[in-house]
Amino acid sequence: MHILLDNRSNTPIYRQICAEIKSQIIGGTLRGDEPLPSIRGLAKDLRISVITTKRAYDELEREGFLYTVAGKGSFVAVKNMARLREERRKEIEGHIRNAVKLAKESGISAGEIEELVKRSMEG
Amino acid sequence: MHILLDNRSNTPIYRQICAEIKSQIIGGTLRGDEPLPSIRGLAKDLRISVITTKRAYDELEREGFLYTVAGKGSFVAVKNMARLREERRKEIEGHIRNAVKLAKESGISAGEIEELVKRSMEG
Amino acid sequence: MHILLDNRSNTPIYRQICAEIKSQIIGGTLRGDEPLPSIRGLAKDLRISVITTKRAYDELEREGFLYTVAGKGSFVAVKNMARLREERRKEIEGHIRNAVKLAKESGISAGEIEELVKRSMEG
Amino acid sequence: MHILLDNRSNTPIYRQICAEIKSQIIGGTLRGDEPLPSIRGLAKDLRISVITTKRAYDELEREGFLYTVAGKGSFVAVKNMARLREERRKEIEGHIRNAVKLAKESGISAGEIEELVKRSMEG
DNA sequence: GTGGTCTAGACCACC
DNA sequence: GTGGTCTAGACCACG
Repeated sequence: MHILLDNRSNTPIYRQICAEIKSQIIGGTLRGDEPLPSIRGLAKDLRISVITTKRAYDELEREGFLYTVAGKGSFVAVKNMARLREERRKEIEGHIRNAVKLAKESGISAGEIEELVKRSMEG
Repeated sequence: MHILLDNRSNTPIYRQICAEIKSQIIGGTLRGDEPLPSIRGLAKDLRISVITTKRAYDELEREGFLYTVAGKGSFVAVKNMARLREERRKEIEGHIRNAVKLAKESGISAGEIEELVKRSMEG
Repeated sequence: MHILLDNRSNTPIYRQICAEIKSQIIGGTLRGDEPLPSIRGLAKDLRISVITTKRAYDELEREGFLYTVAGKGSFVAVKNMARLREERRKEIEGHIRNAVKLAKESGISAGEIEELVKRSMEG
Repeated sequence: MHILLDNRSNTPIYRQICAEIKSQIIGGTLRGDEPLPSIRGLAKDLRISVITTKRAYDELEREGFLYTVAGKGSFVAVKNMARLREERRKEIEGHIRNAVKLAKESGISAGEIEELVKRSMEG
């Protein structure tokens, strides 16, 4: 498992881990019932505290992305892919709504926004 | 000055104030050299501590979006309008980048994104 | 806030705290938007670690029993009382199902079970 | 011997085995002095470690519910039937006490509880 | 004063 | 080896 952490970022480390693992699950890099790195192993790997990795895993478990078997490890939960994508869509919609709200306030046109999206998709 | 604060939000109060004032400046509701509400008056109005409003104003002044005249009050600094717009653009770009990043990961097409943007612009 | 902890119990301390606070909310001892003790205060009061109280509060917040405002404290969330009681009912149903399942296995009659319930209600 | 294990359950595997065997003893499926499956055989059957089945058997033997004859195997100890029944009764009573306690807190009536019991007995 | 985050280090049960 | 729980102690942002 390769995760790039940004210590300077405002988003806490455990959330960065969550986001990365979620992405790998949704993107298909991690498949159902596949074992995840142990919290201790990942902590050592990332040179952070065990508590921080555990916190990330706890959060992911609560959200249904993985399940944990004490004494065995954590595994990717086979989630309803449709529901998963629906959740993602909502998240994306939120980002876009924010962007559009700011744009409207500042008098930026729809065209400019679409331009930004296009460039972002390509880049 | 009408500002709607959300106590439960994760974004701190003083930032909510900053954001709202910036929005009003960039949107033209607040014009150059126009006086802003006094720190104390705003605090009373919003039923929050003076410390908090002061912190918001300090932040805005530090960023050059308002200037304070001792004994007179605070005023909109029009001269940094360009920088404000630029800041907003970066912010918007960030939101869009996030949206596109998530979309790419989950295999959501460019078309769907543009659809979301369109709906958001209209709604 | 008075909570009696049982160190010998198998149920972890943080869960004992959760259960007690839930009970007080459902029972009406704690009312909507009422402030809860600070995590630090409660920890000192119960002579346990701050981390343990925080964990309990985190869990309760996730389940929607309270909301937390950083820098201000935690407050009882006004929950849909009907939904709350429905949740409780499910929980109770689970306990009863377990009891009945065991009873059936051991050839204990329905009458005996109802007898136990009656005695428990009175006692 | 047919035992359904739940890997994801919080109750450890060895306890799940203990509970099932106790159920079969108390329910009459396993009779006095009847031979139990061998530790190794059961482990193979359930696809778990021998250590785990051994632990379950050790626990049951310690509690007096089976006895082991070196080189022959393990057998149901009929003489502790009364204690087993008593243990079960306490367990059942505990579940009911929990249910009633929760019911009282949330103002659920005795009638509703008895209704739940009746339904559970029938279903 | 409040909570949010991260740390190191310990003990336990389970496999 | 694994996770589950609890501990003490630190730094930060916010009001």
